[in-house]
Amino acid sequence: MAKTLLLIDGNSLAFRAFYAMHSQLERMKNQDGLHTNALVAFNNFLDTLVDPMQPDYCLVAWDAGKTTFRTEKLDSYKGSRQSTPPELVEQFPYLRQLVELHGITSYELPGYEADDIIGTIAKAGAQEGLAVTIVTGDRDLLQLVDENITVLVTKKGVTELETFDPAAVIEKYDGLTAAQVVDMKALTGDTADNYPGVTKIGPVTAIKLLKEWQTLENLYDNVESLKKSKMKDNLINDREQAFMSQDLARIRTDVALPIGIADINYRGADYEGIVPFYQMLNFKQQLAKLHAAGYGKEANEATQNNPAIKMQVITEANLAQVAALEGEISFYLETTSPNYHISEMVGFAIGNATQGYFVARSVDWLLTPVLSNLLTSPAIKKNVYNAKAALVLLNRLGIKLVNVATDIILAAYLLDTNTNVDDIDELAQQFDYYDVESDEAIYGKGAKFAIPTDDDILFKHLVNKVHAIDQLAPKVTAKLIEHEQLPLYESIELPLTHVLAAMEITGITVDTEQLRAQGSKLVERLSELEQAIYRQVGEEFNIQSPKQLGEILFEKMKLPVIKKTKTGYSTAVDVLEKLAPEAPIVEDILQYRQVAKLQQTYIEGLLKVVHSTDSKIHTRYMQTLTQTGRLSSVDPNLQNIPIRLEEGRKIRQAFVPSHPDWQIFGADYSQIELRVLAHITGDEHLQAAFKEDDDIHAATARRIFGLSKDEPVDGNMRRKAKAVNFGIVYGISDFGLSQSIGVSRPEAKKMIETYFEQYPGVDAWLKSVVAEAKLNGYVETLSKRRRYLPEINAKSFNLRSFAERTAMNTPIQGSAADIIKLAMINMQTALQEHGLQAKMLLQVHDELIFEAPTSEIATLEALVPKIMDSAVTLDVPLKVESHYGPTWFDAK
DNA sequence: ATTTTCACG
DNA sequence: ACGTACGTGAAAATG
Repeated sequence: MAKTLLLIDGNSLAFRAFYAMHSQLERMKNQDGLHTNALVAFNNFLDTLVDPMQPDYCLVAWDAGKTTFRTEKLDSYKGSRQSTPPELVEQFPYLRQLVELHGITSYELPGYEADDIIGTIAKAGAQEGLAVTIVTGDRDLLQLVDENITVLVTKKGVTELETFDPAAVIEKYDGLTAAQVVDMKALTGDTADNYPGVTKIGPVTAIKLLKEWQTLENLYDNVESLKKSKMKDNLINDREQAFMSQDLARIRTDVALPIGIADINYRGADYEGIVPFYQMLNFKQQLAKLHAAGYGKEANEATQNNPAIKMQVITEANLAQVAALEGEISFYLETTSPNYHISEMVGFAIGNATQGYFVARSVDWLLTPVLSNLLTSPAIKKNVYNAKAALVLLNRLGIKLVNVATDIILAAYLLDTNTNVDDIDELAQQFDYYDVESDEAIYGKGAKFAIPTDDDILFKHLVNKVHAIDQLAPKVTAKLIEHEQLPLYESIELPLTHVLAAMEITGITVDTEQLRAQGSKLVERLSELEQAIYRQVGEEFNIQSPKQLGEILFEKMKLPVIKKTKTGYSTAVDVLEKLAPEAPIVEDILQYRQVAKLQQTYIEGLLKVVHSTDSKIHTRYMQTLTQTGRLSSVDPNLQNIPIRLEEGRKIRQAFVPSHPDWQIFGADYSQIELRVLAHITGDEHLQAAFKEDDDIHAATARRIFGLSKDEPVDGNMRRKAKAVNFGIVYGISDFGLSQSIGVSRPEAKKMIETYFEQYPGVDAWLKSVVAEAKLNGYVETLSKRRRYLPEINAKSFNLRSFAERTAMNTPIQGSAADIIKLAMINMQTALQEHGLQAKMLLQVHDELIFEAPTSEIATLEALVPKIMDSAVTLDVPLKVESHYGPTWFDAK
């Protein structure tokens, strides 16, 4: 194996690091007021990318100062750059220390930029046979790529990188080699570095010219032979500028450096030495990580064996003390896996800081009257981590958990939907609490997972967890109040947890015979299709491998390449549909894909998760996951059971009531997102359409195509208008719309403009919500559900645009989620109050699925829509439709 | 572990 | 000029 050399563009990454965490700028300071955002992100980069790489040699190159040989050639070089923000400048000296502590040499040279240092060492290293990797945020360095030098360019933040080898450069620049990148810059110039290039030549023209003439020199040698054009004149006039730009763009690879490869050994991170540095910077999370790994123990020993935590192992002798717990307690029940319907329970801890904690391995203790009374008592508040898990687990033991006060994960999710943690330790760290070790540290992971046999280790861990819950509960509650989110928590999310737990526990019955019968038909069909495909191709291959399929279609059969993925040819449906007229085999492949999906995901997949004890599927609804406030469903996902195509829809025939002579009953909101849009935008025309119960897509079509009220709307117009309505909800772009309805981009643009003229309230609201996001850094739903959009002010067009679309979509999708959640809570209450046997089983974003005795159907047909459409009062009516039948398939 | 594809709202 | 529709989960292939 060749030795490895890693070269890092310090300034460029420092800038990226600074802006990656720019939204946190004022929050991230140490005790002395030093900003630490770039330091945190840079440290993250070193930890996650450099340390694991373990290069043999490594260097971080920095720019030495403003004046370089380039500024001597062109006064204005980089002249248009705005000056470095002082909040970043103050971090530079510490960035260098950080680099040194990670065992990496820093280097700079007056008169040269970091690029030139990197270029010189890279070439020298490659010469010596090293495998060279360069990391930068600057695409200019791509000119250095060759078979020995790979360049990684930051894509998002500083930890998501895009890899460029020679082939990737050619791909990126549409056929240009890395060596031609300089000449391209010579022709196009660079606005960021402020050098000119040739007038009116952009990347497209530059690439075309260089493909024809290879080099700038060759192009100019032959410039007279070009046919007469404005471009030819520009080339001739700007000849001098072009060569000057080429000179500026070219990274030097021959700088006389006083250091060499031998001076830049990678020494590896000095974890002991880094502890005081992290302490100075107030890097609590990093310190916690180091501590878990065993570094800097002395400093933190006291917190781990916290003498203030009173704990006892439960025995008959101290049950009386357990019984004396009162007021507010915390409870944690540990499992071996996240699927609480089937996981093993390994122990629990209960108590509070003042009265102490009680811990045990055997959950049989929970069945003793003392403990079950505690859990069931309405007089005692319980704080937990993941209330739904606790509800379901205790239900398995026959215990009803009553009076849950604070669920710290649920609250943390409402405070910031980006809180996607699955352990208490990670959650605790987000609230600056570091006295819980990670589950991985205690239990191991993968094949090494094991519950410690040593009571001392397990019990301490469980007590640390329950104490963390106890400590965090008041903190998260205070934050909820600060965000004005207490009503959201208390009146929606926490009651919903109980409803969801009940739905999951009830489960939905599956007719496994029906599934199996469908499965054998599909298997038969699959083998027919497989044979037909092999016959046509003349060889056998794995149809399910996009790689092999791509080779067959685009290399062997030479079909036109419509779209590429980053790893090869795309063989997605939209591509195959375009190819279908060219080769009959494509239709077979599409069929094969469809049938294989049904068989693998829906027949086999579902059969795997049917509980043998009750022939039911018990999904888990993820309540703290989505960025918008929707639920998601896992193990299995019951929110994506096929419906759009008839073949797939049949899967629903296997979902049946749990008793004979019962029915499956479903009710769904009609156009809930567009109704929410009409409400929050206050748009007069959109509201009028809903108040009159118009066909909303037809109404939109009339407006954007300028038809009168009575003129008929043809199907095509309605289809287009429907796409526009979707687009509005998604955060519209002309490109997206043009793709979805197959019109030209200008045409799509015109449609959007007309839409906004016709619905000015929508236009104004979309603008205002983006402005609000830019100002506050977050958007809110009707129920004050909050989503932070840290990239809303990003410099990258892509990231910023994405955040802008999200700002428009989230209040709409999220408010619709708020509404159905309220409806579910009210529904559960109504079913009880009416003494119905009917059970709510599933939620699929805008619909609810029930099972009920046939005798209750008439009641449900009145009750369910009533509850759903009155969950909230909007400026437009909500509309609900219901259906029922002997299976889910028939409830249509 | 990541990528691609495809199922749903 | 940039390169895109919003939100999910699961299966299989592949690195």
